[in-house]
Amino acid sequence: MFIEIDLESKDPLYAQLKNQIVAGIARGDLTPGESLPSVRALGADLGINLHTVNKAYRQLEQEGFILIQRQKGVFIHPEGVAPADEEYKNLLKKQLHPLIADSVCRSMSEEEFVNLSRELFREFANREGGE
Amino acid sequence: MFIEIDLESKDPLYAQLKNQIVAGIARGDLTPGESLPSVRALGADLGINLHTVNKAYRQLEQEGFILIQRQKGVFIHPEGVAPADEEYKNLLKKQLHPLIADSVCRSMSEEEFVNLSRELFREFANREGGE
DNA sequence: TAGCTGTTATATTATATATATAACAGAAAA
DNA sequence: TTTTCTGTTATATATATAATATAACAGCTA
Repeated sequence: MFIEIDLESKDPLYAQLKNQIVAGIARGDLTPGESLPSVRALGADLGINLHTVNKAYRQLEQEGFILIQRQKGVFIHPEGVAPADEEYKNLLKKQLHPLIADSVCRSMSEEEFVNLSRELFREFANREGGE
Repeated sequence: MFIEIDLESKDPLYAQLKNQIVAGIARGDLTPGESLPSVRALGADLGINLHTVNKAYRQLEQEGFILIQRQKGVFIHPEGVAPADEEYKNLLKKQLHPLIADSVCRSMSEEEFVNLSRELFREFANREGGE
């Protein structure tokens, strides 16, 4: 597993886990149908509690990234993640708004912000189409 | 005051307050040197505790947006907010990273994300140059 | 002097985060 | 069939954050 957790971070452990799995999917390191470690195995691997892993998994399922099957295991969603709808775009705007307000206050130009975003997109440039 | 707080939001009250003040500065509604209400006045106005307002003010001061003077009051930073340095840009990247990973998983194109960002920038398009 | 300022202190309540154990039901493999 | 593994549920505890409630203090200003 490529997942690393920072115990000193102010970000909750379960949130870090979620972000790294989403990033893994976006990067193409985790492909549709691929199985994820059990809550116990991943907890032991990362040195954290199984309930913390479970919390991340349950939220990821509810957001459409993974599929949990009661006595079988956990899998990257075989159908792929559903494409962004209006509801998601509104949520994204709500999350971007304070970041952009802050950047504007700090005299960052629209182009500078856009270039920084494009740079981050490059990390996920390989595989992954969505369909 | 143009500030509105949502008591039902999952975002902490002090964070909502911070965001709205930063947005006010970015929009140009709050200009350098302008005075903000006292912690008691704003607390009473919004129906929240003065300590919640104080927490927002203290963090805004530490981040360079405002200036607090012990027996005088609170003011939008007269010198303007310091322009983004490398440290800030790294923080911004760290905050954008999970949003972009999520968007990629949802098959959102770089252009679509960029257009959405540009749209948000337009809200702050009027005044505001930096210093 | 009276009223305002941010500040400090103390206490309480509620919620979020994380861990620790234990047990359960059902699928899968020995 | 028994064992092992799966997610799940329950309970308890510890810590941190968020928010409120009072009260008091020091210093500026009217």
